[in-house]
Amino acid sequence: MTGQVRTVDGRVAGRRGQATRQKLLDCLREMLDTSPYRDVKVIDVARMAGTSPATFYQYFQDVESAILEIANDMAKDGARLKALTEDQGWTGKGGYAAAEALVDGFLDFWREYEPILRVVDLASAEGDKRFYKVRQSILNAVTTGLTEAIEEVHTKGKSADEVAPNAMAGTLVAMLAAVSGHQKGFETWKIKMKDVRPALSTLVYMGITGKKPPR
Amino acid sequence: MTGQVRTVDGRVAGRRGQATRQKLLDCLREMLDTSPYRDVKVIDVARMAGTSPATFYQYFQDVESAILEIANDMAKDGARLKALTEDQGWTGKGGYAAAEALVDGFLDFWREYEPILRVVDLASAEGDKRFYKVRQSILNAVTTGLTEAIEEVHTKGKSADEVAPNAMAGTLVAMLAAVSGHQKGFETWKIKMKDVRPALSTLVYMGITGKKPPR
DNA sequence: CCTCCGATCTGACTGATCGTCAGATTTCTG
DNA sequence: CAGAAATCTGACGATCAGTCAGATCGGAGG
Repeated sequence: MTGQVRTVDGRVAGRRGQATRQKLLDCLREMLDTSPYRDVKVIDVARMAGTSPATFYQYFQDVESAILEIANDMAKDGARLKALTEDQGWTGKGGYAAAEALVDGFLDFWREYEPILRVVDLASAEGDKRFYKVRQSILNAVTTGLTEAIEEVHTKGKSADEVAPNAMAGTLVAMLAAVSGHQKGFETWKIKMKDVRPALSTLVYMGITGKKPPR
Repeated sequence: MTGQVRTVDGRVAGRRGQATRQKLLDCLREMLDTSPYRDVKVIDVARMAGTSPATFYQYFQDVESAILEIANDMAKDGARLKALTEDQGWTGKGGYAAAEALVDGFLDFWREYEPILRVVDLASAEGDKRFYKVRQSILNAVTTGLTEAIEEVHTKGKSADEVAPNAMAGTLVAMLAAVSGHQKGFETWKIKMKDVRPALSTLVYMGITGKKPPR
């Protein structure tokens, strides 16, 4: 469906074109690893890729569009997060283990894509719809997964739902994303990530089941 | 102690100078309300303030330094968040009310300073120590307040602490900050903020006490 | 009211980046 | 190998960053 890689002026890119395009994306991603987002310049990316700035503009509207491209790839990989919410029993010891797995999934995912996710976060908070959509496609999948889990727990136990399941799910997902995005920050505090993991897992478990996790 | 407002080259600014400086800060803040961080140009800020770019550089090293200035003012106001964690009983109905107050405090604070907080978040995640320090001074105050609350609950109840109090506190604070920073995002989903508030309050309450909130 | 001096502001400049285009170069096709 | 298509780039006008010497302002003192 989407397959065709195109240049800015609409032509379909051939073998060589796709290679340079990819090289530019790789260099951009490396650049974002080391430089502040605000300081990433097209000219630097081009230099690093051994091409001219004009070539960059042949494949991307601007820096943002290129980052969006990387973000879209990332979003595809985000499917692995949704998988962690499916076909799980969320009660008892197994439920806590599922929560732990979800937490680790988030921590790993954010570690891998940290710089990109930072930009996605900023841009979508600033109201850029394209980035917002990417963020959606990652987080919303997880949120709906968790929403279903909570609804299931609610119907099995008779407990009337004091809190809207989708709000609880959204909140938990936001929490996971936030903590995952500040792992370095936590470490620089006197808070160890090995202590944070159980805190997250506990909150996820409690948020879903309303109960304290089994010891 | 800090009082003296100085120009970049070290002179103490007089009445007129302080006024211009403040006007530049105001315009910068307004600019951040409407433009993406990456697109904020010194020249635009200067134009909006009715002065020349050279004047801007008389008072600020660069755009970041100016934003840092705004962020520092914000951090002072952040004291009101810490206040919400103090002198509270965190158990029973009063505890849930305290959790609600804390949640509302965060939501309000973020609504007020949203664009600045976005930049602070990005810059500190990117490793800028000056911004990291600002973020710290706001969140760490709350975190230590909550840590003490959790420790108190733990010692009053005999419950051995399964989760490190500071990790739990840090996680809750990160959650509050994240959700507060994405209020618009939630609304754009099918999730209503009026449902999110109780979800947050419930999680805060459960995180501190380990129990379900009273109805 | 005028003069003078320090505080403040700015025009103008250099250098860097943006974003574009026509033309050069490379690769593919037959 | 010629011709065409794809790809790349040098060069350019426009914009912005950041600097500096000199112009302007506002108040103190006469």
